[in-house]
Amino acid sequence: MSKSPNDSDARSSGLGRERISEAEHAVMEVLWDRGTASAADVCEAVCETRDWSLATVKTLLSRLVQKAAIETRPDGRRYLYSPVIARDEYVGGESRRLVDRLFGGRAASLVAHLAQSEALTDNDLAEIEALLKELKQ
Amino acid sequence: MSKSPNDSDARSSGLGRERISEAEHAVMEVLWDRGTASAADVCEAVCETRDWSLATVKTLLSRLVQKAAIETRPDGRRYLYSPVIARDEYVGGESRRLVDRLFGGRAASLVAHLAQSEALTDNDLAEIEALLKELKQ
DNA sequence: GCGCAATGTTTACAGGCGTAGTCGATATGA
DNA sequence: TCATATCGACTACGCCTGTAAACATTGCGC
Repeated sequence: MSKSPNDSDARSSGLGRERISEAEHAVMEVLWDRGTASAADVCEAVCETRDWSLATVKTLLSRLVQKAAIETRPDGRRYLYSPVIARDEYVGGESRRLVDRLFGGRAASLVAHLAQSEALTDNDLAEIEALLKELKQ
Repeated sequence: MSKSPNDSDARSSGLGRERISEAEHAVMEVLWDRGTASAADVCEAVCETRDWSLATVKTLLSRLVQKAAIETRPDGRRYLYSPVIARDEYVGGESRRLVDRLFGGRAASLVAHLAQSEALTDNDLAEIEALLKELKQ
């Protein structure tokens, strides 16, 4: 037995991979989008929609730095922030978490569920079909 | 202020649908599995694997009752607990949350991601294909 | 009848998260 | 040069979560 199903997480890399919270994730999205941004930039991108103050963004950025999810480069008297972890990596991790937790690790079950609960439009189905075709080669 | 633009959450139904935490979810799984169980039953099912004490299970059960995710029926001097919300409902909700958050609501993108990140085995692919075929009828 | 074991209730407490105010330094424009 | 705007750092604070101990009640075996 290689331990419980969890803790398979890639702590292996030595890179401290801490969990990113919901609010932090919103900030990450901005950084993934721009590649690099100042705190003010990030706020400009999200403060309105999420109804946040600049202070909130600053806090989230600090926490993300602590979690080693982003890094800073000094630019004059301010910082430019940029992602350390790739979006794909994050998305993959989160997806896998969900599949593990809710579908016993079987991704096909997830797809089945989406399909049966009609969360998939005809368009989705067509897209997936195309994907499958591509993958089979 | 009606908060953020999302809040599509079904608070509409009057049914208090509060978010179920990770630990609480583990308890839910037991109840979904058995349909009905006492605190001791639940503990028997999860305390070892999760390394919990009975007290912890009791707390989680109480919180789930508060959140109206489960209900109690007295059975002698104890309670029998059973789920109020269906597993499918929960799973669907969580899946949709993820798809919304990470894939802009496009479920096909999730499948694409799983495929490209090789989270799908050949078996998964075959299964999905079969599913699609079925759905197309 | 009485102690004990089992059960739900109450209380606890540390750590994470959402949200933000305050503070000290500093670039900047007048 | 001096006020001001800006920036990151530090502090705050209430709620949620994980984890559990202490407590009160009560049915049960003896």
